[in-house]
Amino acid sequence: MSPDRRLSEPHPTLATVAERAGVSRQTVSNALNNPELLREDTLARVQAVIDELGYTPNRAARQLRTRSSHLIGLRFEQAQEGTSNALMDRFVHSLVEATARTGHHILLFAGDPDDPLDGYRELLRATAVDAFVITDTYAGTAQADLLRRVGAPFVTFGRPWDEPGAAQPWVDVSGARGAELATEHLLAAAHRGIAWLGWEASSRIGEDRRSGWQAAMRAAGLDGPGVRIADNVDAARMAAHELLEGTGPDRVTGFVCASDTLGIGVLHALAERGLRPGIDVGVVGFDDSLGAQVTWPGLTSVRQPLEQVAIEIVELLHGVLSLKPVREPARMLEPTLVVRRSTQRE
Amino acid sequence: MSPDRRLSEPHPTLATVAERAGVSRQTVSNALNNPELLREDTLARVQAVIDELGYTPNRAARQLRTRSSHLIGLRFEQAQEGTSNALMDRFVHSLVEATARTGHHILLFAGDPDDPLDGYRELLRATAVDAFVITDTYAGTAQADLLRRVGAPFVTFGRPWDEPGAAQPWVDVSGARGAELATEHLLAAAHRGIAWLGWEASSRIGEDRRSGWQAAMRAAGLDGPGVRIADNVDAARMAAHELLEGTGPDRVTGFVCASDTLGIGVLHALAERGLRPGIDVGVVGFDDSLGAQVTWPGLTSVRQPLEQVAIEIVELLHGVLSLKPVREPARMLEPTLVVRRSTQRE
DNA sequence: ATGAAAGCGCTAACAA
DNA sequence: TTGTTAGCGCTTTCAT
Repeated sequence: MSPDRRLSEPHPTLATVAERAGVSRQTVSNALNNPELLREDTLARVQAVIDELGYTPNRAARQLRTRSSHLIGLRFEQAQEGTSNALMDRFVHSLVEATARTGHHILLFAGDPDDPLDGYRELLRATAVDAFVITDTYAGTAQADLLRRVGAPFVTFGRPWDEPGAAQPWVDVSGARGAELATEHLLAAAHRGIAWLGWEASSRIGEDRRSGWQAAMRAAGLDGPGVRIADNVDAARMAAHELLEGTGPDRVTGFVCASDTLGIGVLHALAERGLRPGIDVGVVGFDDSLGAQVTWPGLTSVRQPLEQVAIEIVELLHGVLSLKPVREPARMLEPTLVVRRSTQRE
Repeated sequence: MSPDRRLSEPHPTLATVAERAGVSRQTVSNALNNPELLREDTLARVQAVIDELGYTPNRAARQLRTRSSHLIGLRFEQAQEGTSNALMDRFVHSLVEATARTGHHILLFAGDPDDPLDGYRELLRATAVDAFVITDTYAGTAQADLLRRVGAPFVTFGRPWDEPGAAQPWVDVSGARGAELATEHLLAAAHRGIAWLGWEASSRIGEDRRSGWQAAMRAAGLDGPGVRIADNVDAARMAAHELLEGTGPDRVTGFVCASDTLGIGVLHALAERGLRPGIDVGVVGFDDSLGAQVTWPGLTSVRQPLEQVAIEIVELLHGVLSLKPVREPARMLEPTLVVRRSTQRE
């Protein structure tokens, strides 16, 4: 921490390396950025000095010159308390790993929750980041619109809901496919009365997932009750109680839920009614959150391939940054089903 | 995304502003960094042009000159799957918010899980960050040692376990106090046989928390069984079953756990034995994770004041960066207890 | 209170 | 294949 300590080891610069290696600064620069231009022995000599000195190019200087920071901006939102939606964590980690492979880093910034644009402008004007990854497309297209307008590169995790055909690079996971997978899984376990427990109709993501349940039911020549509620455990618990009141041949014995939170709410209702999860009633959640993993007796859930999402995003980012036309600027990935005891009939 | 778009709106520079305002570049710089040096009317005029143009200083140039990036490095680790430990999420968010208030941003980097030093060196040599926040102090002091050796500023979230007196700025939350709080809470609910369910003795954090349970029990003139197991739901479930076998006056009716995962495991055991959480047996978890919030019937848990931790860290960071002696370089914060139905006797 | 000059460390363009 | 020159946008002297 002492200042003299810090001064005692001044960081080597290009000039230091050049002098030590008996070449010009430019040659050192080339050794780093265009090694194929150097003769083999020169390269080796320069490389040796670089290693010996532990030289790393100064990022600020490089950034000033190349106008590229190798930083990707990501607005980091708080995980909602009270729900089991802890996707962000896994996604961010995947993104950090994926960007590291191309020499980029993630720059986190905060934003006023009520102003989707807050934070973006400042970083843009300061040329602090090369590009953005936008995660909250469900909230509207304000950020994407802004970035497109000023010509700032970005990729979104989430399709452009309002403009399905928008010429904008995005990666998303099919919620419809996830719910379809879940429904088919319950059908295969001989459930017939399968209910949908989802979010309010204003949620695009919720409606997308719901459509998958509907499609699978229709394909089986069935129909089931669909309920739209708020995303919390209690609302789901109460809704489940109501749905389980029914009797007769098409009584509900299966639940496909828009979130793990809702799925856990159903499990609570089952516990209160003395019904056995999996055996009497099958329940599937969504997002494979920590909650689904630790809750009793284990909640079957739709899992998004976030690691793959991150990789594809970085690939698109690369294309966008190099101004090359991207091969496939819109990519829909498929989720998988993680089966646990809430859908196993033993 | 088109290049012409980007060129059509070249970012204004100091020179642009200076010309528009009819002053020298230096005056504009002063308006930004030392406004008190300017005459009032000059300042107003310059400020007006800055606002009009939407000028923001180029970070790279400023960084090159001042050798300060206003970036704080944070190695982002994966949240452990299968446990309910999703602290990182909340902490990172708090940190982003706290650093934003001082004009700093968080730079995330990945690291080889097996090499605690990986990632640090590179960022240091590239002068990419001004300081680091270290979160995995329980794993040893390799990072802190490295950073101290090269004179790089850092603050740790977590005390220096191996060297309690180390002259190193840190912020931590007292796990002992948390477990004490939990135990006292159960004692107040007339529980007497209170067990400790914790991690292996090699975990400093685990032993710290355990000591709080022990202290509270001793203060009440009691003693209880302490069990050390791996941090997963099943291990806790089985351990709880065993502990609940006992009968007689000092049979176990309360559990203080080192994590929510373990607490949830106990709840599973209760469900399997037909015991009512809260009423028959009280259970307290640790960390107030999403799992504690959504699990049935709600798990009482010790909550760390992560928002406050972040604020204190930023305060220490500030001191460390300005090379001023920090008022109190080691700060221990107190956790709180979030009471839910797992400890309520109705 | 304001301006002029210098230079942070790097790379693009050009020259040798 | 290597070296020279210039300048990215800013702030730190120092002069006015």
